Amino acid sequence: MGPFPSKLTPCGKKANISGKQASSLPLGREGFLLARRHAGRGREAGTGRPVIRMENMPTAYDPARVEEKWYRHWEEEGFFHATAGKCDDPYCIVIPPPNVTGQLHMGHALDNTIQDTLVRWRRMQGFNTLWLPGTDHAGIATQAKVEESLKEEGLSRTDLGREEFLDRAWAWKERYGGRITAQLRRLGSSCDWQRERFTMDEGCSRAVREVFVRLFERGLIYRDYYITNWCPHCHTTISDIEVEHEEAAGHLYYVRYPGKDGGWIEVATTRPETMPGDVAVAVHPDDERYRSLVGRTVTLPLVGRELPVVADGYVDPGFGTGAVKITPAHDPNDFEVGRRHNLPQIKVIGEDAAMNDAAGRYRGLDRYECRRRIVQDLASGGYLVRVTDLTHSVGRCYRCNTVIEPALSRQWFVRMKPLAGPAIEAAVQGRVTFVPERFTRIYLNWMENIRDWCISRQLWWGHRIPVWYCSACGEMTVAVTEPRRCRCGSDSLEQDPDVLDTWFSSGLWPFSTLGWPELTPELACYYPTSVLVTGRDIIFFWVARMIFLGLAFMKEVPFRSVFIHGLVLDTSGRKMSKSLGNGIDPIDVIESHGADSLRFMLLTGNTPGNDIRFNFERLEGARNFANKLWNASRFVLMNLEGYSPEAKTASPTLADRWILNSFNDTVRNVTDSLETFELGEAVRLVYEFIRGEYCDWYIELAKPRLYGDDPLDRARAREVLVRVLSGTLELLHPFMPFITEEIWQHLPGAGPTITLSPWPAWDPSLTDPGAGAEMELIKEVTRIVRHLRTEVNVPPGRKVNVIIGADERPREILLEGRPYIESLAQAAVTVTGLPLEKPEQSVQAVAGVGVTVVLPLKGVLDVAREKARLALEQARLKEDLAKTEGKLTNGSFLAKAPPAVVEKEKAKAAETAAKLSALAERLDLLG
RNA sequence: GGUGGCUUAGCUCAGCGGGAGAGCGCCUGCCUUACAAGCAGGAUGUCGUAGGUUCAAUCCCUACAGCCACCA
Repeated sequence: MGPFPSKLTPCGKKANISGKQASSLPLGREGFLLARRHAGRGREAGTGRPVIRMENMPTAYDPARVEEKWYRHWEEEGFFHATAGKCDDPYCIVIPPPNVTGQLHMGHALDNTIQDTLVRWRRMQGFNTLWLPGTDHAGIATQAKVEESLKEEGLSRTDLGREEFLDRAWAWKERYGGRITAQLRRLGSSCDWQRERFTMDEGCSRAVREVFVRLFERGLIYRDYYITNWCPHCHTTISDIEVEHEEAAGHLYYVRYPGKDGGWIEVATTRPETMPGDVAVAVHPDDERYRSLVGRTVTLPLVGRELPVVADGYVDPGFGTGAVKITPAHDPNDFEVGRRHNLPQIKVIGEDAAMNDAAGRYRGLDRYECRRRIVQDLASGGYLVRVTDLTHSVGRCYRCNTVIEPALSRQWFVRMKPLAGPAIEAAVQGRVTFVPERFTRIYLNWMENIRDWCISRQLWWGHRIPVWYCSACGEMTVAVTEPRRCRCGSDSLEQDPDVLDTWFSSGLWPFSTLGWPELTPELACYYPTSVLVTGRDIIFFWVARMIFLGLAFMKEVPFRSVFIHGLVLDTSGRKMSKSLGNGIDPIDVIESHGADSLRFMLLTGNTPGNDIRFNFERLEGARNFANKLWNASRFVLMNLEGYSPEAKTASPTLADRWILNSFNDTVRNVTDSLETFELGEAVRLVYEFIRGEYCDWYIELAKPRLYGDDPLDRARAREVLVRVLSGTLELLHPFMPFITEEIWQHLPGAGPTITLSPWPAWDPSLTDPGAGAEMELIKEVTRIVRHLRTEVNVPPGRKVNVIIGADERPREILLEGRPYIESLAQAAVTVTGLPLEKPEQSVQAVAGVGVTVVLPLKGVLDVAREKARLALEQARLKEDLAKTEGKLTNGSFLAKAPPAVVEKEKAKAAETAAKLSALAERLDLLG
């Protein structure tokens, strides 16, 4: 079976249209040329394409019957595979790699719909387009899932040991790693799956080690003791941006620390459980209240340690008592104070957030239990002065929501200042641009205040830090490949047990996936990539890091543009989250309404960077639109019996010229909108063209011609119907890939796939603004007739007599358009000159300048009602006229406004005045 | 505390200096041979408040109010 039913292809012609036929097409069509270009590629054009037979096209569109088979076909045919060989006009997007064991959520759906739209559009435009897919190993998340499954067997990761645990983790990855990529396919994502990557595959892992070693050698990676954010649940340190701060209700405890030489100093703290780790009390140097105490010694209650009182500018004299206890091992600010004053660091809280040996008699207690005990003990010892309520900021782990324990530990860090400099410069100079532009400031703000990045994680799943310690000499070796022995000659080397932050490897994604550190053709062709598409929530986590790492290793930004989108919120405007249980599964949506509908819904009515609220009504609207398009296409196809592209045709009618002009405008506007990332606007334009012009007007206008007895005019109508439908499907394809391919494949002369069909080009030969204006008049008159019909309750089935009086110029248009109006408004139309001889029993209305529409009524006319209607209209017009004349009598308006605007106002005034006088006449006649 | 965003029809939202729009909902009438997931007609707005710039402001500027987000 051919690509379309045999009854559409007389003479047994298939898609392998010859050049002669293509050039003999009345209005030309780029698609035929493409068909030729692809004719010799892969299987023979027209074979094996899973098109629904037209006889079987149901009246309701069923995405389930269409979507999956097309995706399979596209992938099998390799339509999305890019070759770096001859690389002119590259266009490349690297996917934000989703968690390999995760599943698709609405955020992914939006993010990938946007990317796919851009990629499909550019591919059709003829760019050498690569959308490079892949997944992320997501250290903590994946490890947690594997540990969870172990728990069901009653095992922990330490029971297994590192190697066996990693085997299990890889098995887990193998088992679930395909889920999200399969889901991306269901969405329609036109990724080059032959180039799929994984952050822990061999190439990416090599890149990670190279980068680590080179940064280390450049002095940009170091290991140090520092306060970091310890998650007692995930059992690892996390970076600053992985901590989420939230306001929490707590208490402020006022505690007296007795002076060694009598008296006392009262400190205020929110965390009394850290008291065993106190090493000093600090006050502000300018604080008169405490000036005499600076340099003295106080005794730590319950513990008995002697603490110096130090002066430090960090202390806020206005907070609490103006005196604070200093615990350098458990608070970042105290850590800094401790460094400035050479204070010891005493760690009193351990891995599980339980008090350790250094906490003395509180050893073993959970930190919150310890807080209760210490407060109790302070109270009974007479140290506790008072407790007040205080809302303060608490840091929580972004993954598990556990309260972070700031703790002193030895970690690996990336020195950020030198890396941030070029990254700032690149944005300032515009070598990388953010869309919308406002995100530039957010990015710059963060970059300018950046702090060193803690990259070591106390996990097993991830890239192990490529550093080996020698137990013989104590030196460390930093190397890409595992060293056999230390420089000292010893072979007792042990690799650092930690792994790197997952974002460290995803930061290399735009070049590691293209083959770096090898200088591959892909790297040469596609780097820098064109655009990165991502949510605003990971600008810091990922975008910023790719930029500085790209600059550091490729000497150039990783992408030219960053297109930031908002979040998909639930129907009541809340963020979708697991804990709220308000998430909507995109796969459910795809199954019920189709991927095309989901995509359409996510893109329409949205402006770049803004959040979008999920809306079931709009989803239904999208499905209805797909159905509308399906049926319009079905109508066209049903009327193509005996169609032949090379048939002789009559010359184009007004309607033909109008729809082609309008289509041509749409091509330009849609393309312009896509160029500026206005995807919502672009898809809206296609929608309005299809519904508002093609379906509502052009198809209706074509009907009489299709059923009429002029074969040449019928051929012309068919030709334009097919041509505009085909081009419109191409315009819509990036947004709704499945339905457009299915329908497009039915059209005569379709090539192998719409995915590689050329993007419609604006064609100057189609511009015909005159046809546009003329059709506007015809549409307006049609609407007036329809309106008058309902005013006087003429049932839709019954024909109505209409007299249109018009001045000479509009009269010509209306004479040409008379059949249109007659068929669109179910009317018998007489076009005549002005003034009209008006039948007494009639309703009437005025269209543009010098056009009056009259419905003669044989029956009884409700004169009062008609007068009321006209009076209302009159009042409205008078208001308009006053406004317009106000402008036209304003000297500065005439002097300063652009002439075109003045002309427009003048025309408007004339039109309104003409309408008013016709109305007055009519009212007069009615008495 | 700092920064940014939002405030337009009953609801959800477009609208980027010259006549207030869409979808859904609502009212009326229709199974008109592509589509009732449809067709035709209709109603609905001090464009958050107060100033300013401009011949002209929903749009630009300032302040304020309310909501939201991010950073500290």
